[in-house]
Amino acid sequence: MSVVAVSPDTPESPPTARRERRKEARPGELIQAALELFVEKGFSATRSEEVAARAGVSKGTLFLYFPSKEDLFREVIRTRLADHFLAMGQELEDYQGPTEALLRSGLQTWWERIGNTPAGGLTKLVLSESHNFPEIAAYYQTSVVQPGRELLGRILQRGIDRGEFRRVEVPQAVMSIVSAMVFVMTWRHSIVPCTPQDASFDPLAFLLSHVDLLLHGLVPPASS
Amino acid sequence: MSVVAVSPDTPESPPTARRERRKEARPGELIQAALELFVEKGFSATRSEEVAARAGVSKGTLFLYFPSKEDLFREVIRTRLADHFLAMGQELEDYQGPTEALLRSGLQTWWERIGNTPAGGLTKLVLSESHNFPEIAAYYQTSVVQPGRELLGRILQRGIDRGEFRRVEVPQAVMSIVSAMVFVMTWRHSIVPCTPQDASFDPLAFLLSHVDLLLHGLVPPASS
Amino acid sequence: MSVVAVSPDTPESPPTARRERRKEARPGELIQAALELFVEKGFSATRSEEVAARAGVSKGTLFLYFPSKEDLFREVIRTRLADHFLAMGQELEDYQGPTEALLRSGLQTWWERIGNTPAGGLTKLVLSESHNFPEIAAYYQTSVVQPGRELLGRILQRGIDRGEFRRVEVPQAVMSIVSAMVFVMTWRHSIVPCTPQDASFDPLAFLLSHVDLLLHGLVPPASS
Amino acid sequence: MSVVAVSPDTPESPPTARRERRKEARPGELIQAALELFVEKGFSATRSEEVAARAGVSKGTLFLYFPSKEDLFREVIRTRLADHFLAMGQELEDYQGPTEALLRSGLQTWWERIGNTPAGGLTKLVLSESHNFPEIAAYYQTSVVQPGRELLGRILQRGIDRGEFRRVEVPQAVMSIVSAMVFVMTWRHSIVPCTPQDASFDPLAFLLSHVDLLLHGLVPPASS
DNA sequence: GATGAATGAGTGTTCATTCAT
DNA sequence: AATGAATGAACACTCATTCAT
Repeated sequence: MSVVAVSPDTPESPPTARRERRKEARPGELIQAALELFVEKGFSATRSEEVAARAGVSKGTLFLYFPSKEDLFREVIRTRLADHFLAMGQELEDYQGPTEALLRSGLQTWWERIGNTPAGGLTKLVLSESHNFPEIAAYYQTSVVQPGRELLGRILQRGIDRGEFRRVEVPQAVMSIVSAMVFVMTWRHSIVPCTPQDASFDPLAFLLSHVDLLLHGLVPPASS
Repeated sequence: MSVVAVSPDTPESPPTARRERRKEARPGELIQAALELFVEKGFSATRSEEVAARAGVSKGTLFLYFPSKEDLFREVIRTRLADHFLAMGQELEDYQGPTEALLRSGLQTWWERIGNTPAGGLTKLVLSESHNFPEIAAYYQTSVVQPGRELLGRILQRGIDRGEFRRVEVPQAVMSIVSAMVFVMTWRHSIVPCTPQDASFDPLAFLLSHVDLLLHGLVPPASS
Repeated sequence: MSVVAVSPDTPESPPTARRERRKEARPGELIQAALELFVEKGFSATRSEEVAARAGVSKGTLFLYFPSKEDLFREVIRTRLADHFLAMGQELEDYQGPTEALLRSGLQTWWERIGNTPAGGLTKLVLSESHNFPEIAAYYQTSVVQPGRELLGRILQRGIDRGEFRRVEVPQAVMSIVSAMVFVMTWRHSIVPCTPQDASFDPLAFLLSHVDLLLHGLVPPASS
Repeated sequence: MSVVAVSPDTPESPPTARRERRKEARPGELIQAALELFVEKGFSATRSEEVAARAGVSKGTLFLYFPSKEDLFREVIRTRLADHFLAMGQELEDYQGPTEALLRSGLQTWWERIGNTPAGGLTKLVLSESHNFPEIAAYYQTSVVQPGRELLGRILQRGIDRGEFRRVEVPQAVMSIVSAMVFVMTWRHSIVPCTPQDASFDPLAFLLSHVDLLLHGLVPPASS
């Protein structure tokens, strides 16, 4: 409302302005709080009061913005999933070097920017709650997995086209990479928190070693 | 009645007939019912009364055999996963042919006996519920994953020792296989039920193609 | 049936005889087990299976002899209460010495034979469960308390008649003694088990000191 | 409404009116309801829903104020017994007259304020439930009985110090009084409700007669 | 008569959701 | 719009009692 509203808490900003601003920010703050808690503790283990508390509001306010806890969950996924996962695509398209390096660098970037962030926990969350929220699993499949598979598919096809890779079945090979990505996210958010002693598993090292194996195979060249 | 009645279970003495037989069968029936329902609906979403009902008994009977719902969960894992794994391990130990075929056949057997049965859903279940039941996840890790990794490790080492495989890092390579197994189970029980149109994904074909890729690599021998 | 039965019981005793004997003993054994457990753990905290187990029979058998747990309780009280409490009366009637000594010796005997035995726990039990079993409380009042009060009343009256005691209100004075008896039993079975450090309370010493106080008063003779 | 309202809430700001006032009143209302029901029916025989209903709220509200039924029990004891005892203690400290009268008046006050109120039933309740809730019995012992014994002890010691009483064993003599108090409460809440015909027993008269006997003894001064 | 497997009503407690203020 | 007191449906687990064997 007020044009002079500048600082978050300037005395000049009339209460209406501040409240107005909060009102617009509320859904996002609640979604952020929910995202963190759902990833930390799981959907059903997170009480809606906790979400409200972390967002700094009261229980009642949460239900002012989201008709139910399930709707909140849906909004968390809808607004945060695509955001996080769709960012990467473009920059890999105009890469120039060898495809092998492209693949390694792509995976490393993915791990740093997505896999190893709360967004990685989102995947585990979606997979875990797929029974209760089948539409969300479908949405995840459409808006995250499909684009990801296509992107990887283009990279592999590039390698084949440039004579760097054998003429393998691209969709299957894509899945061999996807499986490692999904696995790493799942592992990190399921097994690692429960068995701290097994922290020896280094996700990034595994991803790179996995790619290396996929590229060069277990069987030595001579015998193949 | 009979003078020759000696053993407690002579055909003539069937006083313990129905009742007794049920008592022995009950735990298995309850575990089977629990397995199905847990995989169908998730652990916490399954009410203990439902498990009892599917096994054809009343709520109270369930707690006659298992002290708590969580113990039932543990028993499901123990009897339907851990034991199967132990059995499979033995068979593969005395295999004679080439390691490549051993690997393929091992994966195929696993898929048929575990991955593609309700037990496969258990893995997804454990991973999903790991936040709520960390001890169960730890138990799964100890009694299912560790043995599985060791078994695969022995197979890969065999290939290396016989000169069939390159001298790769065995633990990492094992995880490359494990990741595909976990992925396939996760996928089948999370994404597939929600996106029937995408049934194009053939798990067994993927597994074999994955192994093929791991064995022979993407990069053609000449160029490596 | 078979004459050559070589059971632990003498060969001459036919199985029917043995079973017959057990059949008659059963109710008593069950009541004894119930008495002990009810006193130890309270009525509702004692599971009927425990009673059966302590009596060496199965759960079902208990209900063969007693239609319900409450009926069992009633039988325990009915058969054990009067037994234990009515024994004393006669021997005190023909006592010759001073009434003061009679009172002391009577209380001491009561404590050793009744107050300090499981029967003492019965009183606490009856008082505790009086809400749920009002008839039992009434029965206790009629068959235990009334006779006890009359007995004590006769003793006090004897003292008055023989000029040993002042002409106090006998019924009130009787209650002053009864209160200590009831208190001691209640205390022993309620407070003592919960506060072992306070074991400094010696019931018999208290009883005798109590009688002494009642006899000679707090106020020194000179000033009264 | 009134301009002279000097309450913490400004007359202009009554938004917290009804709701807030209830929030403060609720614990007391629930404790009162619990006290009545526990005394009427016993602790375990009282369903938590009944307590809530008598306080005019729903089951859930009860657990909003008390984490468990057992905690509610503890609070009932604390607020209705322990605190009253502390209050009584103070008043008697600065009494001036003869100790004999102090003792009588103290007992009379106790009977009117505690013994003859629902709180008196609490003692019987604690003793009855001591097996099931030993910690509550211990708490009762610490926060009610101990202070009570010390208070009585100081009174008796005062009598001895002032030469009004004989040099008896104070702790034992204290118990002689305590026993009558405990007995009267036990009797009133166990036997009396079950045998209305025996209503001839007048607790206060008994207490005073008991004190009189303790003070002046059964044995006439001349003969002692 | 004796057994013990089976039952199911009953209860403490949680938590998403509502609504008076 | 925001609050938080109040609600009540839901659910794991117990145990007295039954009854087929």
